[in-house]
Amino acid sequence: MEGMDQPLILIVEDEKDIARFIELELQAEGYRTEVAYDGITGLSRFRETNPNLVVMDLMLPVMDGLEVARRVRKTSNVPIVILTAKDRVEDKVEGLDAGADDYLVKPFSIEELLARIRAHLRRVTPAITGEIRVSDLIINLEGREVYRGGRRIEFSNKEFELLELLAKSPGKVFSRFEIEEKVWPGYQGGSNVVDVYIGYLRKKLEGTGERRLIHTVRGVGYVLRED
Amino acid sequence: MEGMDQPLILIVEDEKDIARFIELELQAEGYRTEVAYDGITGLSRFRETNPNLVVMDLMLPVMDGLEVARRVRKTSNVPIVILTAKDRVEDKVEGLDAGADDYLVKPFSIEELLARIRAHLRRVTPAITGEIRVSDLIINLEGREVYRGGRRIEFSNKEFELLELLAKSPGKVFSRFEIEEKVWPGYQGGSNVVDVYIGYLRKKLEGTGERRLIHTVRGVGYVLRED
DNA sequence: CACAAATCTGAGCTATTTCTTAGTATATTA
DNA sequence: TAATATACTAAGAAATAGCTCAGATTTGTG
Repeated sequence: MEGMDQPLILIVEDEKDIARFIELELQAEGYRTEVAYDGITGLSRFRETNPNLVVMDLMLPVMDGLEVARRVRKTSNVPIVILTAKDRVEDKVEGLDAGADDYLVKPFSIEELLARIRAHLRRVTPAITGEIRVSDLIINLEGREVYRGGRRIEFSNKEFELLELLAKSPGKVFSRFEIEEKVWPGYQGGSNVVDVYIGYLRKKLEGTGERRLIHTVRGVGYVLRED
Repeated sequence: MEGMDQPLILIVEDEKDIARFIELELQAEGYRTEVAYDGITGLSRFRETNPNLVVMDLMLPVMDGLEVARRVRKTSNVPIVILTAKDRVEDKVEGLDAGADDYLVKPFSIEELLARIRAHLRRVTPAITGEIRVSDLIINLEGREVYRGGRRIEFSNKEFELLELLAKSPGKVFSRFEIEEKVWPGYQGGSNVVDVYIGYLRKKLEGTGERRLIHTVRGVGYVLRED
């Protein structure tokens, strides 16, 4: 399973100087990169590495960029940015209709390329709907996914419900009683389930040395806050 | 719910001649259109009509185009294409980072605009292509054909309906109840049909050692996501 | 009708989750 | 500092959810 950390970008470009230049710029932005100097190799690299985005020249040795774009599109909807010297409108239309998402004419500004790449990647990364964010914690309610600092964390159902409760009101101190009522409805009491589950959450959320997220308020209860 | 028929495109442009020109061209392509001549009205129209794509000028009366883009982005990830006379690289970067997906400089070619709109819509509305793509899974809704990584897979009727439901909202976790309601309407419950059919789908989709597509969310239900 | 495919049921098995208990650690305060 | 209250952790028992299989039933087709 790739790319929970930084997005991987495949560069397919036969002019080595340009390829190297783009690669260094992308790496400076924190992306991981993969380079190919002809169409066939580009297609193989694509299949091997399953990148998050492709930057590609049109005029490539061995296999034409348009053909590569079409073949990639057969099995994937990865964003494809075409980068070329061909500046006629018909070329642009042809490139876009072949499955490309963007078309930049050389000489291009690297800043613009980077901005366009950001825009495309923004679209691909997880849905922005129904998300809770507190500090570096991201909770996707629809998908029941939790990330902390890019690291994906799995939670059981009860764990997730408890975390959701705390995260929906960050900064609010919840008493054990309040938590029992909401997460364990109909609960008779008599044990320290809440404490135990807070422990489970902490182990998963802060287990790898991250800053504390769930704080104990002695004599009262617990809060989730970035602090 | 929008767009059962043709995609709706919102045009926000204060130069009425240009607005009219774009509108006619888009209509000629079969799109439905909606026009606003200033930023505030654009934002209201957006909220009222929930379009599939927005074409917007940057320099608008009452509210700046960038501001409109940012506000739209707060609640939606509709594609936004910016159309403007500002051609400096910094302007492009600013526009894209404000949430726009594309940036065309006036005077632009209408053919290019149309091609770019096609490219963006292809990504957003399966209705227009009748195709759903998730990871290397391709579902042709009209032909009821499914491919995974180029391999054609046959599904029975019920299997296909279940897959279609999951694939139309990739990343969303469906509860068994939700699935029963939609795929087995009028079902009385009492058995584990859903589990069994998920099993059938998995066998066909992942039977040859491919990466998992349908994930179990214990205590909740199932999700389709590339992961 | 006969046959095949598709649909659905229920039970057994397994792994995970949930919850309790009891002992340990930490904080508070007399 | 000692005594006490409060919070944390580990370990295991019980409950539950999910998977798979075999077979029963229904539907469709020549």
